[in-house]
Amino acid sequence: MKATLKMIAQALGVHPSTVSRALSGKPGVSEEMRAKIISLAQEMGYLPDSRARSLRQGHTKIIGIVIPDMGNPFFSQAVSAMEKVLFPLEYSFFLCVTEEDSEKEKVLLENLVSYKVDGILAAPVDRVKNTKLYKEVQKRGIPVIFFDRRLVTIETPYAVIDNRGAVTTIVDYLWKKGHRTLGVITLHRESYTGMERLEAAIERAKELKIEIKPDWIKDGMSTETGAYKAALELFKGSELPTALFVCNNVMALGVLRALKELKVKVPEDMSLVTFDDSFWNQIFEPPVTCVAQDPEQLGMIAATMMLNRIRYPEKKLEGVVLKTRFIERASVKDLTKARG
Amino acid sequence: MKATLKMIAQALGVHPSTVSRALSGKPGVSEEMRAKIISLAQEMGYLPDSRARSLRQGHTKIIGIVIPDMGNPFFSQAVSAMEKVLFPLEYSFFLCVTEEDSEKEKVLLENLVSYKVDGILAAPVDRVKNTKLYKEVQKRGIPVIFFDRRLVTIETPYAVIDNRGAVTTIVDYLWKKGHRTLGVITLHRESYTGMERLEAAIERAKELKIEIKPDWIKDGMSTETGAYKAALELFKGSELPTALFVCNNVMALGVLRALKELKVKVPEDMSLVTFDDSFWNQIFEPPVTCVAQDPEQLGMIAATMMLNRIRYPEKKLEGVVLKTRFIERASVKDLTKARG
DNA sequence: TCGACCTCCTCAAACGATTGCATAACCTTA
DNA sequence: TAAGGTTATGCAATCGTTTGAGGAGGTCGA
Repeated sequence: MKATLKMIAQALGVHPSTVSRALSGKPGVSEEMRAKIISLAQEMGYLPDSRARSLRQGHTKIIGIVIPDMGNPFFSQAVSAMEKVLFPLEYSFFLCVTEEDSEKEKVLLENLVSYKVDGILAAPVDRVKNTKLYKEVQKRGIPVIFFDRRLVTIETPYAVIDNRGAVTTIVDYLWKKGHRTLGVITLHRESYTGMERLEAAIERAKELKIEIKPDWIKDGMSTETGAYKAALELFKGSELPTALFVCNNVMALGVLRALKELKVKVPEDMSLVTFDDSFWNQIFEPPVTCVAQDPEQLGMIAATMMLNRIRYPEKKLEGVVLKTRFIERASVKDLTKARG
Repeated sequence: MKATLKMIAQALGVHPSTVSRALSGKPGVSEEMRAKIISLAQEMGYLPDSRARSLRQGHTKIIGIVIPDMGNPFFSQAVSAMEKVLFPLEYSFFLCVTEEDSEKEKVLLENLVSYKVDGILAAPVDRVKNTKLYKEVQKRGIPVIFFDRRLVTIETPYAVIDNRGAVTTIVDYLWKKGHRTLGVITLHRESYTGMERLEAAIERAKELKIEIKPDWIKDGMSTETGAYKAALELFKGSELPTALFVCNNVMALGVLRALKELKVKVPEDMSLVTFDDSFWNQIFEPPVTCVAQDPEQLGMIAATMMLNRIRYPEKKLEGVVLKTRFIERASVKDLTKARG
């Protein structure tokens, strides 16, 4: 049924501590006895109880990972990359999906603390909201590393991308192509990335005298469905921008769906630029121009930072900001040519 | 920093057991004392240690979830649905991603046993390979429910879809549209779904005298990239089928990418039917005909089965087979019209 | 006044593993 | 052969919580 150290010990007439030493390869056990113990343990299907072990040893070898959405390939790829770094070192993972809900995030974080994870890799929901909680977590000695998003109110190592730079590139590109009006389908606004991307777009547009009417900014809620609805809503307006900036990959899907339904042609009737490069950007007709980030690199870096944090808790870690890559495809109309 | 029962007890000059009873709402503590304890616990930020608690209580309130790929929206939606059922009941989740690797699956399952999860919801990698392991898990008293895929060698409750029925519908449809040759981009072949879908296609094709040349069956490895390569490979052949059946959603993406690259027009040059309906099926031009399954229903049912299993371990649970829905779009050419 | 019965609390033993220290046995070696 | 060293094992505490058993003190009724 289930085997414990004690049972193995009893069966062989030795003390549990001997069994423990034998199985964990520690010295102080005769080779003969060790062999007997190992073989019996095998036979009985012994697996140590991680709870008991970690209770005694003071670490769990579990890393908590907090993401807002696991259907988003960006996050699934980042998580995958983290696993690739940490799994070989025998770490396990507690994956927590907040669904952009700060309250749920709170419950999940408390769980992680309760289970005494060795560290937390998080893309927090809100750029400020759970500050106190995250601080608490750290005070309890659990290292936290932010990735993709971060809390702006707290000094913690992070790995994010250069959102402002990326958005500036996009707006500049649109300007060069002759666009003087712009709509934005935003992420969940209170998130770090949501705020950065929207603000940067507004800022750069202002500098270049590109108009962004308030009606042209619609909340896509970071989801396919949210963006679909937001796009439909936008197109109800009497006046439309010539280009649309969609703040992430799954929302791009939603916008494309809405445009198709409305029979709006890209790029003839509406130009499109999105954040993130997912497979569907390539197969859509026309292929979608975008800013690509590398989720795997992001995940790897964040995981590596975590390892450093665990090994050298005292060492100060700098935040990392990754560059993005602009990919020009065919979803933006060149208005300069069109005009003459 | 971190607070334990003992510390609270010491601070108030009472015994830890009193604190435990006070905080867990058990009788035998004066209301006055209880209030003092609760307020101090709050102040010290006390959170119980789940490991210690579960060690004593004999259950963890953690469910292990085993899936092959978290980038696949089918699985992310199923998992999401499971959470919706179990999270309100205060269950947490250990999400394990096998990446179609039986060896990794083994390590992950051993971890789950080691952490003493209360149950395991699994979409196993191989239809037979880890039979012994899954049996072991059950013998240890951990209930297992399979979803999407199952082991055919073991009697365990499961929730799957009617793969054979779905594939038969597809092949019949193609036949009606005049197709007499067919190619298949398969899942990971050793998986339950991989085997079922391929076998059913071959079987029905034979009955209807639709030809499937061995060269027309390519292994897509269940991934976008795998399917992309498989499709390129298929098109290197001198003779081609008139239609292609792609065994899941992410592979559809890969095939579409390959076709686009090869400038093969759908459905003019090649007809296409896929399993699963994801958003991109709708936005592709032409929209893709497919068989849709409902991952959320599947997840909900599996999670509910798990709850029953935990509550009434003795009660026998029947396997559930869900029906699928055929969605006709525009990716299949009507050869009967073309000819006549 | 004495037993019966609360109420509120303490005690101590679990759960399953790890680990510093003690001890017994054996082996060297001068 | 006795001192000193090495090796194998046992002992007991510990991690943080829960929980059955038990005890001290009070109230109440007969």
